[in-house]
Amino acid sequence: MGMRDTRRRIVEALVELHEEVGPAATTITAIAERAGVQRLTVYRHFPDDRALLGACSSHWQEDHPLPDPATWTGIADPRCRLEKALRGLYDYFRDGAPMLERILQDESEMPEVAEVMTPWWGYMREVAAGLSAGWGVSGDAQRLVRSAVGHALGIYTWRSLSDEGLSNQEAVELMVGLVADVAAEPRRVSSPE
Amino acid sequence: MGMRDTRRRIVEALVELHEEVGPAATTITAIAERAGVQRLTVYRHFPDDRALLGACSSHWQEDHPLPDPATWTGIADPRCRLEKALRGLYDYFRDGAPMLERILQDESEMPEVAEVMTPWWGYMREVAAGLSAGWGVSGDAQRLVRSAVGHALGIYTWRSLSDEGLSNQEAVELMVGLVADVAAEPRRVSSPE
DNA sequence: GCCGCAGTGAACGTTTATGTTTATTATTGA
DNA sequence: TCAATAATAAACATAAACGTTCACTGCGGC
Repeated sequence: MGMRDTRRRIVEALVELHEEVGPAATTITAIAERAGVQRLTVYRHFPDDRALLGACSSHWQEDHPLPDPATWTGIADPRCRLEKALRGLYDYFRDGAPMLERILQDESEMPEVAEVMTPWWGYMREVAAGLSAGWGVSGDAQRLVRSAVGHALGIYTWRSLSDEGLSNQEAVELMVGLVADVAAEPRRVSSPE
Repeated sequence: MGMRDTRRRIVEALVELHEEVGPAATTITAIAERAGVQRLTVYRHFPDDRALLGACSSHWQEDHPLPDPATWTGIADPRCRLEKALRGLYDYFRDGAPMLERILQDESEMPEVAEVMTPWWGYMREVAAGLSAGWGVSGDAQRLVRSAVGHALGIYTWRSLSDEGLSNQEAVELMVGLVADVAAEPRRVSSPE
C-alpha cells in the first residue's frame, strides 16, 4: 500500500463524495474517513481546496469525456448536425448527471469550482455557436434559433425531459423539432388555431 | 415595538435569508442578527425549523400568489389555453425565481422543505394535467404532449429560456410551439431535411 | 544496513452554530 | 396600576469541522 495507492484511494473517495453531497458539503474529515486514511494524510496530498478540486476534476473527466465536436461539425445539414450533437451530449449528461448537477449547484458559491468549470462552459458555448449556424435565417429569427439551441444544450433541459419520462432518443427528437420550428417559421405571431 | 412587530421583523429577515442563501444555509444566528433581535427571541417565536419554514412560506406566498387556473380552464382551444397559462406561470416564475430556486435546491436535502412544497407540486401536477388534455391526440402522441407540457411548466425551463435572452412573451411562444408541434405531428421519425 | 519519507495516532486551539439556562429589564393589557 | 409577558444580556455545554503540531512506526530505495 504505497503512496500512489493512498493517493488513488483519496481521490476515489473525493469523487464519490462530490457526486453524493457536492463539493460544498464535502469535508476533509469525510474524505479521510471514506478513504480509510488519517485526516493529516489528506492534507499532505492536497494542501488546499483547489488541489482537491483539480484532482477530482481530472480523474472524473477521464471516465466521462465530453463528446468530440468533430463527430458532427462535418455534417452539412444543420438538422442532422444538431441531432447528432444532441445525441452525444444527452448521453454524456445521462452518465455524468450526478456529478454535473452537484458541481453546477455549488458553482455559484465556490469560486474554485467555477474556475475548474471555465473550460466546460467554453466547450458548451462553442458547441452552441456551431450548432446555431447554417439554418438559413437571420436577424431576429437567428436570435431565436440561438436561444432554442442554447436551451436544448442545457443539462437542466435534459434533466427535465428525462424526468418527464422521455428517452434520450425522444428528448433529442423533441429538441431538434423545437429548433427546426423556430428556424422554419418566417414569423409566427401567436394566433388562435 | 411590541410582540407583533418583533415577529414581523423576524419573518422578514427569515424570508430575506431564504431568498439570499436558501433555507439550508440560513442559521438562527443570522436571522436574529438581521432582525436586530436576540437569538433566544427567535427560538421563542419559532421553536423549530418547521415553524420557521411555515412562517416563511405563508408570508412569501401572500406576496407571490400562484396564478389562478380558473383564468384559463374555461378556454376551449388547447393552444390558447396553454398560452394563457404559461404567460401567468412565467410571470410568477420571474417574480418568484430567487426564492423558488433556493427552495427547490434545498428541497431534496431538507424534508421539512419538501413537506411545505407538497401543495405546490400538487398545483403543478394539476395544471399540467389540465393543459395536456384536449389536443386531439392519443396513445404515444398523448404521452409526448404530456411530456412537452411538463417540460414547459418547469421553472428551470423558464430559467433557461430567460438566460438565453428571451422575454417571457417569446419564451411562451416558443413553448407553445413545441407542444403544438408534438400534438400536430402524426408521427415524425427524424428525417434529414 | 540505515536514512528518509509516508502514514498513524493523538493532541492542540479556533471557529461557528446549536439548544438551554438564568437573571434582569421593558412593555402592555386587563 | 400592577402582574404577566416579551425581550435583553450573558453564560453553558455540545458538536463539527478546521488547520497545525508532535512523536511514533514501518517500509523502501540508495
